[in-house]
Amino acid sequence: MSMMTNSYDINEFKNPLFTVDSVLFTVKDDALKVLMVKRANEPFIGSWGLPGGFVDVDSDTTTDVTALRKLEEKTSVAPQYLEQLQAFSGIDRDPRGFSVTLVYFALIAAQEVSSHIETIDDVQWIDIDKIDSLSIAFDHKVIIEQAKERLQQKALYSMVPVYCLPEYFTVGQLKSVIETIIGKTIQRKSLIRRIESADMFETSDEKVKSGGRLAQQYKVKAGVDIVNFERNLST
Amino acid sequence: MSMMTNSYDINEFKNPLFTVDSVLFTVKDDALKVLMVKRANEPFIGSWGLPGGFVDVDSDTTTDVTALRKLEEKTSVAPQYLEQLQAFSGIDRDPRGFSVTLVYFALIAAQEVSSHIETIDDVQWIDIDKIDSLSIAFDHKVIIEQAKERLQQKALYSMVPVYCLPEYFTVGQLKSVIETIIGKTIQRKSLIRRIESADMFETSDEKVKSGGRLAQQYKVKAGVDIVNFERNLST
DNA sequence: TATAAATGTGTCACAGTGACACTATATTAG
DNA sequence: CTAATATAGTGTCACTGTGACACATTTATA
Repeated sequence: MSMMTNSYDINEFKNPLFTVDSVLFTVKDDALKVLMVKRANEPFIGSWGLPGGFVDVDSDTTTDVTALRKLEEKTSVAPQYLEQLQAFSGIDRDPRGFSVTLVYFALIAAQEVSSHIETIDDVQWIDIDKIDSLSIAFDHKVIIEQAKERLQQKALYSMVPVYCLPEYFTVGQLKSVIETIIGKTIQRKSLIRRIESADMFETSDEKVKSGGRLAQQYKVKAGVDIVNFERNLST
Repeated sequence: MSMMTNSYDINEFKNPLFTVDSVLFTVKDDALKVLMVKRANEPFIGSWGLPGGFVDVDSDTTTDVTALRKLEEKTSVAPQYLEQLQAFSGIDRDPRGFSVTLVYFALIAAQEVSSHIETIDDVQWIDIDKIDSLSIAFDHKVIIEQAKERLQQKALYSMVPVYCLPEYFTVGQLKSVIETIIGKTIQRKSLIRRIESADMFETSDEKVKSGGRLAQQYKVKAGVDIVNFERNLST
């Protein structure tokens, strides 16, 4: 605490420990899954934790880049959707002292990563309903729960769930993904109305087999943003 | 990068500069205002900046506490509403290097602080429409814009604007505050319907003068949370 | 006493969703 | 070939919450 100078001393304050973590969701086998990594280091060695780590201040231009870099290390691809969730902080959440983790919330189609993941045994899709029965590092259990709630909310008023699907998808697939996320059934008709009014999708010329009548395929138009609706779905 | 040990070295990575800032809004004189502080230190000495600063890792239990502590230093009271907005980060936003600021979004009734603020000339309520014409530190101009958008969104589907009002308020006051925030007029009838269905307010026995018929007073029930509606107001 | 100003109510129109019957088109079993 | 089944897609009415706006109520003021 020097009183000798008015200029800033970068070491005047102890900086908290700062990390970036991501909750990467996908829907696979009719279940909502989270990408988890088996920790190879202390603390919580051997427990499952969220993919993440420290900012590389020499090469990361923003924390978004950090999140993407860490996710790509584990999945080899970039997620289709990424947004900040929230920062979690506290004096007790990390045994090393006051820490802050900036958590991102991401979505990807299971197909995009499955082949890569299956070759590595310390990275796994974990069913969200099985989190409680596992040993989870830090406060990541709470973080995942919050991320899940945010995803469920967003699924009610936006089209984010499409980012859990491959480029081309059908109404039936989207309906199924949404229902898995929110844990309730929705009206196919309501979904179709939204798809049409959102104006963020284009139809494919080819239709695809689905066990019954051929299904129309849709894809997200290039360069469009997620559309938010003014009402929530209910049921 | 020691390969000698598997244990964690806290100095292995350069930690980014980490601060906590708040965008404290109020509605005063029919305008949306933000609390700004004239900077006494480098960088950006003399410019207006958001109230905030470094975490005190020895006494702050979470970053929420940091935000509240810094706000109380400037206003002498706690805001009526506080939530995390978002973290802003980058290699260029602070001349000292890679930095992260965790930004909070807060609301308070102007009456709660005005007397205290008027005695200090380096802390001021600044009209949100006048931000552009001032010299603002860091990327705080962008941050304020984002906070404003979040506030406007929330005003459409929740009752957060009540936190810009004193304990007892009338429908007319709430209507006026909401209209100032979103920049549009709303239907009094729609607002009353929401007040009644939200079940988060109780009526006062006394009514109050308002230039016409006496107005019913409401206050937020103790211990209730903000209610979110399933539709946005439009108009 | 009339007028203005704000509060508060009644009610119809409108839009988006829920519900659900109905049609369309594919596969599969016999 | 036909019927049964499965999924895709449409038509339409009911329901709910908001928008619009006329109307009634209560106060201050000229």
